[in-house]
Amino acid sequence: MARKPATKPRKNASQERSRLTVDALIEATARILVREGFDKASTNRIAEVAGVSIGSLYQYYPSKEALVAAVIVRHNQEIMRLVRGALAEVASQPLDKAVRRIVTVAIEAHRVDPRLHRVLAEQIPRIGRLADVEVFNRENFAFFHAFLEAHRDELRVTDLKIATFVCVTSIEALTHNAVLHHSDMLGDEAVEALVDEATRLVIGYLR
Amino acid sequence: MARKPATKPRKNASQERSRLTVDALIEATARILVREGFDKASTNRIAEVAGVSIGSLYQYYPSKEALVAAVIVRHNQEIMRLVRGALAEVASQPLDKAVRRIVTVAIEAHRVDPRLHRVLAEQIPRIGRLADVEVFNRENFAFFHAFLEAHRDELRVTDLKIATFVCVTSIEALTHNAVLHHSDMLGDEAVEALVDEATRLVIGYLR
DNA sequence: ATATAATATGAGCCATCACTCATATTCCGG
DNA sequence: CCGGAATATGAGTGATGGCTCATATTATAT
Repeated sequence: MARKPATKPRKNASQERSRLTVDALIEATARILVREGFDKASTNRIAEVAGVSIGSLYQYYPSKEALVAAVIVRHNQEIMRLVRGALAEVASQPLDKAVRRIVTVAIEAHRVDPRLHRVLAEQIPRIGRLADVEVFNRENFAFFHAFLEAHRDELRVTDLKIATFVCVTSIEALTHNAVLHHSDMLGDEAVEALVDEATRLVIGYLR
Repeated sequence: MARKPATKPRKNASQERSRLTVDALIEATARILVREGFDKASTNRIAEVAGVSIGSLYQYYPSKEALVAAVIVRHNQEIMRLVRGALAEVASQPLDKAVRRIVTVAIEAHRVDPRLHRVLAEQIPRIGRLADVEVFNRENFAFFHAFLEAHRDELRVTDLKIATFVCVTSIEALTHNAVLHHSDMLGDEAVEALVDEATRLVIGYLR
């Protein structure tokens, strides 16, 4: 039975001291990813930047991929806190207001740490399968599907699954590209215009 | 003056013999990317698969990135032949027919060599700036902008630039994700459904 | 036929990387 | 205060990768 490259910490840090070490490692990994790029993120360099010996690194993470996966998880958790909160309050709102809010939150999520988000988005194809990005996506997908079901009678849509795919994919792509590849679209008026357009796109499609 | 990593062939192959060498190198790079992944595409391995010495490789390409960039260029050219043809005939058609055709072509483009397209899409963030992917995107963007201008009076859109961004981004994301991440959506009926939905999305937005 | 240019070769240099292990230090319970 | 557990250290090993260069082979022009 072939082992997949492990991505889980080897030890669970039990003392305060080791928790600091682990934090320093994750933080260093994130910093290097943003400031120097994926290729420069060698285990030796990560340990150096974290101010920790290479030996200690391997006490807690079995590979470079495991470190990056940890960074992904931390980043996703941060974003999901944002998103979950906003999506909860939206469940009971009318369709237009709700969609508009969802689009806004999508933009906010991308703005949490755009430079890190960008690097991670680029590396997720390589590392992502090992972290729980799938889960992360499924959660958004499931939420939106439920949302559409609740508004089913207002919709001019046959297949809810396809509709979910269309909406989630479009919103994600628009906000992602706007934030990460068109930094000119980040003025407050530009953002508002984008929200208007994306909302119109989705609403126009749904009914 | 700091040199950027070069991506252009060092020599222009002038004899038939060397053209074959260059072709073999690009072909080998593509094969390895698809079959073994980016990480396995070392210059030594590429030369080996191409049946060419490592020395010859460096006669024509100064780095691994240059080889990948060459593969990207070749792939983009293949796709652009497809796209340009279809887009030309669309210029004079009515809005709905035209959009529908554009979406269809986008799917066809992604189906040219999905596995290669996927690997390249993943690596373009790293290599892309060096190849002319920017140009490639700008061409599509420019075309669609012109297309919208031609139909301006039928549209309920204020800012043509934003509208172009919204449409192009959405169509690209929908077709890309469908082809590359939802291979279940590749049955003929599923594709047709996707075309319907994407067309409805864009048309609904435009007027 | 000969000279010159074009093309091809591959052993091997040097840098870097992931990762180990024997040893040292710190912590914590009793 | 002591002894074992937890944690930290970093020199070193083996593998691999990018790339060069001295040399050999093939083509072309005259």
